[in-house]
Amino acid sequence: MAALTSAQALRLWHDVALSMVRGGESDLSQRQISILLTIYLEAPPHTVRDLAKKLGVSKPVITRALDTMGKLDLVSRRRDEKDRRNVLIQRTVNGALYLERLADTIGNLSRSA
Amino acid sequence: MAALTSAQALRLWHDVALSMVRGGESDLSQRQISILLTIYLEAPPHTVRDLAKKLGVSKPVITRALDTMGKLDLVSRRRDEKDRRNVLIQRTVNGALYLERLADTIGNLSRSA
DNA sequence: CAAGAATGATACGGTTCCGTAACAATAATT
DNA sequence: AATTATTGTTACGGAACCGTATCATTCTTG
Repeated sequence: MAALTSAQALRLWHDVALSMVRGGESDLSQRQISILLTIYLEAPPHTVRDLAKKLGVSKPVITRALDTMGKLDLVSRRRDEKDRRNVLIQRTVNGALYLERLADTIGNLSRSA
Repeated sequence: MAALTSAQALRLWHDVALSMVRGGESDLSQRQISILLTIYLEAPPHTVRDLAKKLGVSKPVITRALDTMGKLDLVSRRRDEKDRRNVLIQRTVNGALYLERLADTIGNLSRSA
């Protein structure tokens, strides 16, 4: 990927963040976005424990974020039948659409920067 | 600037968001980051009213964000002597350092993506 | 099968943010 | 000078999130 200069990097981040704030669709926190992107970009399966470790936060942080994003239909949860202690976090159509829009926003703004 | 594909855009956003969460320095919200970057990237003067309009949020949102980021010494406020109703929002050394680190993070991750 | 370990959820008190409405200070208008 | 407009802040009740500790369920181990 093409490298970004510092000025380009900040300008891009500014434009995207502003676009997200102005759009005001769901207003996810930085942590929530990290979780969402991890679920969609990294290979499954995803468990609460794995996500907590990956983000360097406690498990309740993940549980709460999943509660919130579950209400927004951005992710869903399912029990692991192989080991019923685990909860498998899964993608949703709505979540995929959300990230598709985010990717478009970043892509477009990176073009016009 | 080089355009990003959708996959590259999401990957970059993921990596940077994750880096910010894991670093866990200040944990600014999306809104706060937008305000901070606007102050540092766009031409002064910046007032509460202008920022509120630019972000499409109410004035108390800006006031509160400035309170928080003021405590963190990322921005400072000063009365406008020409029109003492206005408050001029100003940059700080610490805020500049914070954004410099953010720019480096984005730049480095854009290189290794 | 009983004891321990592992997983995710919940409880709790505290902090922060929200949106709306009211407010004090200052400037502009009549 | 009195009224109106503008600016930023504060007040308020409510919602969301935090970190820590505890809990219920399930699996593993002795």
